[in-house]
Amino acid sequence: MQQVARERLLEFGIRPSVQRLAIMKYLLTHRTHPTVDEIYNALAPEIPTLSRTTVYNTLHLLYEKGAILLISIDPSNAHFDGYTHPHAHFLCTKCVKVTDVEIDDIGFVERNKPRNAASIADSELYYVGICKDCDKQSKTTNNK
Amino acid sequence: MQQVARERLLEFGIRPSVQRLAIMKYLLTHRTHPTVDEIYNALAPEIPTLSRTTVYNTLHLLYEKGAILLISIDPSNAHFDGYTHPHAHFLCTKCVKVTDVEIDDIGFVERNKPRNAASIADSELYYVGICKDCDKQSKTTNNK
DNA sequence: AATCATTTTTATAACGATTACAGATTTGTA
DNA sequence: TACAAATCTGTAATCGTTATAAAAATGATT
Repeated sequence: MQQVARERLLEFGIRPSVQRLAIMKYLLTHRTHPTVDEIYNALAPEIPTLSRTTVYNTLHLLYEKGAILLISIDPSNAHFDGYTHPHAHFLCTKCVKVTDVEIDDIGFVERNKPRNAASIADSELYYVGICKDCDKQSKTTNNK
Repeated sequence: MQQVARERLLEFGIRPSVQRLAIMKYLLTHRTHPTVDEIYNALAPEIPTLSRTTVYNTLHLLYEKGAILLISIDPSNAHFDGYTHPHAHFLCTKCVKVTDVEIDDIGFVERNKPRNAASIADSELYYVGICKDCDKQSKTTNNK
């Protein structure tokens, strides 16, 4: 997986430093759409000198180069995704988790591109609601 | 239009105060997907006592009740939309303007709802890129 | 109309995610 | 080894948003 991460970086013209490799690898092995803090907290133990700023800078760089996705679904935290194949996302506002939504005909998004666009850098389809797990819990525990 | 704004508020169970009416009316008459500050600056002259906090509170209330849309397309500013019929959005990263994108088969979004969702409160399809106007300008002026 | 409870608005302070910055460190090259 | 460029780091600053508590407005009751 280390090798896959390295290749991904090189593929998008990004020089593979220790920090960049670790962040890219983390995104490839965790399909949880982590936030900056989640990534920082996960990697800090293995890279003790790691700075939060580096995580910000690196994620920004990876996104700019097209190596990862930035998901703006959650107004209070940016989420990131190393799985770049076209798909949609779902945010549960109870557990604040982002999950993947497979789309049968993702070409739909391509076909509906805005007419006044000269170029499209990114597109995103997302849903916001309550997931079944949270819904079930709220019913069994009689919470409001 | 004042009357339309009033009816929209009542329709969603919101008591029509002066401030709420003005904000609702502004969103109905300006299809520009304004930010909090744009709305505040536009209404402050006619409502001198208006507080920015009231704009935040009101927009939050209107969104919670379903009377308006919240667009998370721009990570640095929340945008709002009084046009609640299903449609998509396009953010030009040069001029930082959000425009509407008409979708021929918006039922697509409904059909692809996440399987693990108990309920969906909101969904959004958006595009990010460069609009034709900005693209043209950057070419004629030889800017990079 | 006066009183009182409730709702709404306001101003200020606090919060927190992100960015700016400048110095330190690492890397690549000669 | 020496040097320039790239990268990383820690701190401070920024800025959109939220929390809070007091002030004002509203509505109901007498």
